[in-house]
Order: sequence, then C-alpha cells, then structure tokens
Amino acid sequence: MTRKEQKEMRQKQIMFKALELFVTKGFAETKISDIAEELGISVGLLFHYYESKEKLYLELVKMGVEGTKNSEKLPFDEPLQYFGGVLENLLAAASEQPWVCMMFVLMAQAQRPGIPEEIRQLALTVDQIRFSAGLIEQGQKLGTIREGDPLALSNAFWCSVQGIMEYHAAVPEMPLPEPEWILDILRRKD
Amino acid sequence: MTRKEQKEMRQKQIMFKALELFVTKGFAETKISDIAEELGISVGLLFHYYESKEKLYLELVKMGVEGTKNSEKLPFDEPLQYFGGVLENLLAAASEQPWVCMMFVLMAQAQRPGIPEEIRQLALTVDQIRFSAGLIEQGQKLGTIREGDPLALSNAFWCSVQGIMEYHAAVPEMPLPEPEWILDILRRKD
DNA sequence: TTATTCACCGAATATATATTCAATATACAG
DNA sequence: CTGTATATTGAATATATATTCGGTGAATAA
Repeated sequence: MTRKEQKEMRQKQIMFKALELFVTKGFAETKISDIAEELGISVGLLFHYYESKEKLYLELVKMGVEGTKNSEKLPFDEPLQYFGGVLENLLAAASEQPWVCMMFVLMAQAQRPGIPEEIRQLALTVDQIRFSAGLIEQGQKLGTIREGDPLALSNAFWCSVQGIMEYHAAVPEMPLPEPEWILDILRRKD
Repeated sequence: MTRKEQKEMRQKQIMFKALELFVTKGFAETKISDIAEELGISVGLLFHYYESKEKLYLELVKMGVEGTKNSEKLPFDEPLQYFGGVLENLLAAASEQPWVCMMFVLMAQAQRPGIPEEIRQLALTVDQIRFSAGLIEQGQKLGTIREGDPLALSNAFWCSVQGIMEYHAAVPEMPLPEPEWILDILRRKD
C-alpha cells in the first residue's frame, strides 16, 4: 500500500470511528484513547492526523454541513411527497449505511449548549426546521398537509425523525418505522 | 429559616439545577463547578450534600424511575385513548413544568453507553417501548391502531415523543406540537 | 544505494476537573 | 449562656484525560 493510500485510509478510519463514538456516547464522554483503542492504534497517531479532539469534531461537522446542503436541494413536485421521499431515503440509509444516520444525529448534537462555540455556530447554519416550515405552508395551501402552525408542524416532524435516528444509532436492532407512519404527522386526513 | 428547611431547600436547588444542566449540556459536559456557579454556592457545599457527581446523577435517575412507574399504572378504556391521554399530559407538563420534560429526557440519556453502568442498568428497568407494544397489539385488535409490527410502532411513537421533548428542553421557545399530530403515528385511518 | 520523509509508538507532560480538607460562622440543644 | 453540630467557603490535592515529543523502522525519492 502506498503512503498516500495509507494516509487516506487512516483518516477515514479515524473519522468514522469518531463519528460512531461521538454519536453513541456523546462528545465529552468519548476519550481520544477510546477511539485509538478501538482502532488498535496509538493515541499519538491520532494526534498525528488531527491536531485536537475539537478539530476532529469540527471536521465531522463540516462534512455534515456539506451533506445537508446537498439534500436540501433535491427537486420536488409537491411538498408532502418531498417529505415522503426524504423520509424514505433517510430510513433506508439508516439501516444500510449507519453513518448516514449517525451524521444526522451528530448534526443535532453539535447544535446544543456545551459544544465549543465555533462548532456550534457552524452546525446551526443548517436549520432544517425553518427551511421545512416554508414547504409545509405550501403544502397547506395545496391541501395535502394538515392545518396548524407550520413551524410547529415542521418541528414535530423533524424532532420525530431525530428521535428515531438517535435511538436507532444507539439500539440498531430495534425495527425502524415505516415512512408512512411518520409522514402521517403532516398528512391531511380527508 | 430552620436548619432542616434549609437543608431540604439546598438539596432541591442542587437537584433541579443539575437536572437542567445534565439535560441541556449532557452529563460529562456539565462540570460540578457549573452547577455550583449557577446556584451561587461553593463547590465544596455541593460535595457536602452529594458525595460525588455520579451519586447526584443516580439520585436523579432514581427519582425518574419512581415517576415513570406511577404513570404506567394509569387506568384506561382503550389503548389509543390511553396514548392520547399520556401525550396530552406530557405536552402540557412540558410547557408548564419544565422539569417533567427534563426528567423524561434524562431517563433516555441515562440508558445510553458512556453512562456509569450501575446507573444505566437502573434506567433500563424503565422500558416504555416494550410496555407500550402490548397495548398497541390490543388497539390493533380493536381496530383503533394501524396495522404493523407493534414493537416498531411503539418505537416510532416513543422516539418521536423523545425527540420532541429533547428539542424542547434545549429550545423552549419553539412551539410544541398538538397531541393529535403525534397520535396519528398510531391511529388507524378508515 | 543512500538520504529523507513520514507513519507509528509509548512514555512524559500539561491541563481540566473532581474530590478532600481545614477553617469559619451560624443555628440549635442543653 | 455555652458547647456542639452543621452549613458554608476557598484553597489544596488527586485523578482523568488531552496533548507533546523523542525515537524507530519502513517507504520513497535522489
């Protein structure tokens, strides 16, 4: 294996293991030595690649911000369908590519008090709830989404998804819900 | 103020402030000195009342276990109504008595890896998801709850509530959902 | 081939935070 | 009153964890 390949491989290894541990145990609860031990490498090597625990976290959040920016740009015809699609993708990804689910959880964690301010601010640039409230209003006009404060509806929807993802990250063996069940938070009953 | 009163008052003060900080910032992210500072007391005094940070946390979890045990014993006619009632209580409490909401979040946090094992085990004795799965099966037979794996339905419902409570603890100004919206995760559409 | 770079280790150090403790002041029992 | 118990403090200590650093051997460039 070439040097360059090895470097990239290690960096990925470290990032993904850190993601896993930060999400399941929390940022402060995860020791740098936990990450190193699980990967079977020395603590020193970790610092060779990332100058501090905080920088490592920052890298992950940056990655998350990128990912979210893209998914927000998905095209759609009708708001309820859009949410249905997003949900389907997310739930499918959650069982097949655990890191998608973990990234989702990480971004929410990073927005909370107790996280270094610089990182928190970056994470806060992603505001799913407000973004979706606009779409929900459109859906209400079209009659596909139920009546009610769009912000509260958006909040209910995303918090539910958040709760499900969080639990799934911690207890992967629990069966995931059908997208329809969650979509019914928004759907208008005729 | 009598000595006895003062003691009880301090203990409550400490417990509630610790609850607040553990929930908003997380257990490891909360320093003993944070709690002391916010209360305007010395760090030493905190250790006078609670022998360690872990014991303080344990006390809170014990309190939570008690509370949950009681709410599980509420009588009911029909499962969907039961969930509706629980939800209504919980959401009302969330806006009026923040500590109810915080306690709810704490119990979930305490079940995760990274928490001292003794405490984790205690928290795990409360298993809302499994308990509710039984009720959901009954509701399905009665035709009021939608078809699907009862465990997955229970999971979806409680994770949603969890997500909402968690977010509300961190961002109290965000409007809470109507109970009906969340209940529709379970409700059968005719 | 030889010099240089770099992945890697593990022990040493620095820092942050939990915990202890000796001293003080105040409530209370006698 | 007077002595004792206890609420309180702030500084000292212990502990846990992040971070640094000198050394080693393998890959790579010359």
